[in-house]
Amino acid sequence: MSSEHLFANIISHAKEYGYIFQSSEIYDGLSAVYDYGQYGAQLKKNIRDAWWKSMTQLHDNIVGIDAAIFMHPTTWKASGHVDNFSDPMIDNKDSKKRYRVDHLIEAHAEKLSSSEGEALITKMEQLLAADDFTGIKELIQENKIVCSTSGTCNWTDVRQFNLMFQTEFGAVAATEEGDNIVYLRPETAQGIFVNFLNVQKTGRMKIPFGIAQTGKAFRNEIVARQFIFRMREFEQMEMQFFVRPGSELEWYRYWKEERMKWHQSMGIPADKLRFHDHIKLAHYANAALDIEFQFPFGWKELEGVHSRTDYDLRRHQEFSKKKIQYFDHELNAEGKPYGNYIPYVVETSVGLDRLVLTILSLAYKEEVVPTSEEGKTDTRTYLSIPAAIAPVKLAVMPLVKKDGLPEIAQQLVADCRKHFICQYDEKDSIGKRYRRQDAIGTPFCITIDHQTKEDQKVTVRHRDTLQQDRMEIDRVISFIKESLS
RNA sequence: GCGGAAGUAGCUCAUUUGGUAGAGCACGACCUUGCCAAGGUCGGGGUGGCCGGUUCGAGCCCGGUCUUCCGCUCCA
Repeated sequence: MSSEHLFANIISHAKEYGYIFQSSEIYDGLSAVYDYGQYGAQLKKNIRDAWWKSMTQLHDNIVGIDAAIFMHPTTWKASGHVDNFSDPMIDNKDSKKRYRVDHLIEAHAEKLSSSEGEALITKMEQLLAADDFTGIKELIQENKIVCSTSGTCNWTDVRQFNLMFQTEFGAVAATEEGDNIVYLRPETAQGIFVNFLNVQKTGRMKIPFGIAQTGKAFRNEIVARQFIFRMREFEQMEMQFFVRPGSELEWYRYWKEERMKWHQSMGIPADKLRFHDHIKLAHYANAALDIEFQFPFGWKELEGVHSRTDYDLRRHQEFSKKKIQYFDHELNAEGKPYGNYIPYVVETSVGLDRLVLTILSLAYKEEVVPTSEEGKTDTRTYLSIPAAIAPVKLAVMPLVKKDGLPEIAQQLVADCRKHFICQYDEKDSIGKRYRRQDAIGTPFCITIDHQTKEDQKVTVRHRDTLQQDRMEIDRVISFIKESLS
């Protein structure tokens, strides 16, 4: 099966079995926004919980917070998002190709002599800083910069796409236009940076330490596609690790390896993961890489690990006029305390929705199996989700819905419910019921048969291997719980 | 945002050049069977993505629009 076909099947399976729906589907949907259904929401929560536990519970120097989506507008001036999180674009009318104007002009400058090129870049930067889009277009035309495809200089006007959503805050009209504008956060990281002092002081945190957070972020992407891979509303799981200046690259390498190990611990095979170093660094970083996963549509970013220097805290110190520093009592080589400094930051930032898509992509299996009818085969579709994060852990079913078997099964479900999510099903043939559980990725099914009444034993059926074992009914709960860890 | 393709029941699809929509599976009830889908009977479900135009009449022709997929573009 081609990877395109496979991906289409995963998407329709996700919809058909209650994992992921398009947002507002009855109104024809909203582009690049998706809702999680009954199983998708549980899977996503299980992944989020696993990450949260790995960060906070398993590290004594990492704590978790939950910052608001709305933040003071100055936050985004300090972070650079107001100025940098937008891309002036221009289209060539002949080839219909679209360019970022800075990319277009920079590419042209490289062909010029160094002095001419520098002059062009300087001019461009001045115009961009002044938001003079008419001037930018004139600059492109004066320099006869052409489209590489059409070779013409027939351009549209320059248009600005700000990737931040904005809305009005409070009911009172602002005295000046723009005064009451707030943004939906385009990343969760700033909620951590502005709380650095709060957490450090109240938690008596000592460097190095981390602050973790999961939550929604919003980006008004020009083009958002590939199912839940790139959405306009998405969820991040971020940890900002604060370190002594000069030690950041050491910690960067540490977290790079740690994060790779964590993904593998989630059942992602090592050969489907790789590092991708950033060549061109963002304005705040002195080292950056992606952990990429081989999605059905290619190698794509799953997580970013960035050494953000002290850029964010320093900028917030400047804009807020509050001292954001840490006094390091530890002694340096000369026997003196390291003293006051703005900590450096190593960031790990994973897209939760991308991780859900990763798990679904790996789990989706179509398997040809023989049927009861001689010589005929059938396709068994199942989700081989690791038991620890599967939405439903166990289904209990009576072999027949009579002779007291449903009562035994229902009692077992009632007992299991206190420990993990389980389902009861008595409708249709036993094979059909197994298939239904396969489709939603339930790792274990337990069947109650007539013999159960004699020997208090039940049949456990394993999703991936189809293997069946007999076990005492009293052992079921502990068996499942052991299988989840 | 540009170009291409698509949109009929929950799903997969029919409806032979325009004459007010069908099947299989799925779903619900009952009966029957019982360890890996497809037993029987009955039943619910569609203003043909949406809006408009042409026509006596549109699922079918035309325009617009929305959504999805592919390519380009973009992607802190």
